[in-house]
Amino acid sequence: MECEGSWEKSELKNELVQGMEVARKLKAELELESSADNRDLLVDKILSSYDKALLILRWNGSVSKPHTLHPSTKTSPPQSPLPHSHQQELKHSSQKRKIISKWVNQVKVNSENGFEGSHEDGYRWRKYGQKDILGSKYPRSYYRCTFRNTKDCWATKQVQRSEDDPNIFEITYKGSHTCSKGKKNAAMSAKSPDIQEPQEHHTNFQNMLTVTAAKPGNEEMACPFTSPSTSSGCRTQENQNFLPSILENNPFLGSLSQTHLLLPNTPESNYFPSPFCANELDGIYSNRCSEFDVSEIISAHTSATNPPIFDFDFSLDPLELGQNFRFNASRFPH
DNA sequence: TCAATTTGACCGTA
DNA sequence: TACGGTCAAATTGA
Repeated sequence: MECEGSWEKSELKNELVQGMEVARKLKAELELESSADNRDLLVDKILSSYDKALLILRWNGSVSKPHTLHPSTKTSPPQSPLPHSHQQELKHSSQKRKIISKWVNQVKVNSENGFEGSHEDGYRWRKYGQKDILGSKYPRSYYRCTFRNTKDCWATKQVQRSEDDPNIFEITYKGSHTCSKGKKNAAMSAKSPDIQEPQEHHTNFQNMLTVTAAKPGNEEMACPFTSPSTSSGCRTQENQNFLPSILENNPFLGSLSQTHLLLPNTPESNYFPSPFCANELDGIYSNRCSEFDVSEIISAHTSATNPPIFDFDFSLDPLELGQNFRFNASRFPH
């Protein structure tokens, strides 16, 4: 498409400017010592903007403009908790499968560092299946949100090792996390059992892992901007080059980046005999997430995930952002 | 004892 | 009908 280039430019511009604007607001909030919630919200916005900007950069030239789900096809996880009639639920599951949002991310694991099996994304996942895939050397693992029953969170993901590069894991996310709403709560109660202090792990992990460019989902790539975006491999080496200038100018973001910009993903215990078991990682990252929803926006890339932070029906939607955002081109270098 | 993982079986889609 | 995705019983581990 011819217009895609300009669309990307404009989106990129929008996102960067948006990030700048919100950062300013945040600064003001910090001076005012406003509520933590407010600040969290602003940080979320900032990160989502940069996230999307990075995503746009990534897409630019390699992949066509991200598809946006038609409202009718944009699905949220089933609203009802576990089915009264499990049979019924099963019946619908295939339909859900069809329309459910889906996106793919690739995570590269650096085995040299001994840490091999994690593609964490801030959510807690429970493995519910593993399958040998036809024509694929490696089995595919299936995970669903640990809080499926307790929080009616129907997010799932599939993890499969790349045949081309065993260090790369392709993670396909399906559905959005409804439990993310509870994340804040988890964050507030900060030290829930699942939550451990993530900080020190972060610094370790970030040195151990690099993340390859995420590729937007092929097939039913949902609305990458609504969340997956937050995911799709924004955290790449290029990104690391891209972000520093932004971060340098923003001590707050800079510090965030220290701990959250480079995080691994989910555990793939089957593949890795690593001492870092799934639970451990889950704890770590849940934690990270809980404490900093914002981190997910970025870390998600490593895992693509995610919409970790955002539900599909929530704010990452470009349109929605646009409504709240006044574009001031004069402040943006053309 | 509880939570997570493993794994064979089942089911729906293509 | 083959294959991918999910279920759920059995197993494992903390």
